[in-house]
Amino acid sequence: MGAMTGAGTEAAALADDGASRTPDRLRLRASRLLSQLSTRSDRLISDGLAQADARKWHYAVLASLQDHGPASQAALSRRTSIYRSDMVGVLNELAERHLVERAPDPADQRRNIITISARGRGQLRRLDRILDDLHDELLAPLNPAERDQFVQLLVRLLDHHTAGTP
Amino acid sequence: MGAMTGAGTEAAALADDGASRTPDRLRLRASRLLSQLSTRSDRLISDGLAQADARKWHYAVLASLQDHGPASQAALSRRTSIYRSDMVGVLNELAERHLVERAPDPADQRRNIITISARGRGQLRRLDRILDDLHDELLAPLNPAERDQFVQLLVRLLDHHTAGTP
DNA sequence: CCGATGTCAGAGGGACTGAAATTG
DNA sequence: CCAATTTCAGTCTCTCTGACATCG
Repeated sequence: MGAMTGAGTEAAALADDGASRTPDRLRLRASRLLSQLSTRSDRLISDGLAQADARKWHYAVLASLQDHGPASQAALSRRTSIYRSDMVGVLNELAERHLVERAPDPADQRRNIITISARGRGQLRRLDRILDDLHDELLAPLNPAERDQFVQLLVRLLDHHTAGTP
Repeated sequence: MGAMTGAGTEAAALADDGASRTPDRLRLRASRLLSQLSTRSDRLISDGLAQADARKWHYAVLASLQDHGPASQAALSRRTSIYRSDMVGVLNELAERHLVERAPDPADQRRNIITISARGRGQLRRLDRILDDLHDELLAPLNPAERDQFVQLLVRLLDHHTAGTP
């Protein structure tokens, strides 16, 4: 077996004086790796999207609208896991740029129906290309099979930890 | 090949109308998975450590002191990738709890030498056990081999993106 | 009356910057 | 004079809470 990643091994559990552990206990903690890599990844993505006057939330909303059709703000919020309270601001930014249209729902006066515009579809194509390149950079050390492996592992972990949070 | 994770496939590059993509473009973006999982992971770890009156930075500093010996604050900062400006506060918290000792370096009056105390070693053992359990929970869906795979992929990615940032 | 919706105001934490004072 | 260290003050972004008015 390779590195110790889970619960303590039997040896460590028996004689754990704090020095008998691998000297890489810090470096190999998945939680630390995850948060550090996530920070780098976020900066990479944010900087890249900034060049297209976009933020990652913009992409999430536009892609969701394109792939699953128009929706209310609350529905969009559930789809993209952006909080309802933050969705307002994101949609303001997208509407300013004429990438989406906000129209009251005639069937339910509480709702707004958000629709992607032609301009929004164009921007989405741009953002997808940019993100493809950025992910190429993010995953540069991995070959295609490893990239899929990585994504699948992330999906399984995230699904496990989001089960029961609809 | 499995999911599309890197740059656009040839098909998508040729006829990318924004609808010809996988409907999972949002769900399978590594950057999104990474940041969402990192958020969950961070909360899991923070909540778990809070029960021992600790935060993740405490663990990083204590483990670094135990594994690599006493150090100045700046050196600790480099070891743990906690910013120098934030290290001050972390060390204040640790010193309040008598887990570390802060003494001026006689050889260089600019430096403080930080040493882990007996109490600090005890706390480190507790935190290591807690973190073992928390990582067991974090990585629950993965078997041991997959956990190692996951950690190794993270290490390779992080190393790649931190090369040239000493 | 209950629940969902859109909106705003703000808390809390994490990553990061800038500058001051001291010392090598 | 420049570089490194400790420290403080403050910015920015993100996640998340709470409350409000409106409407089904």
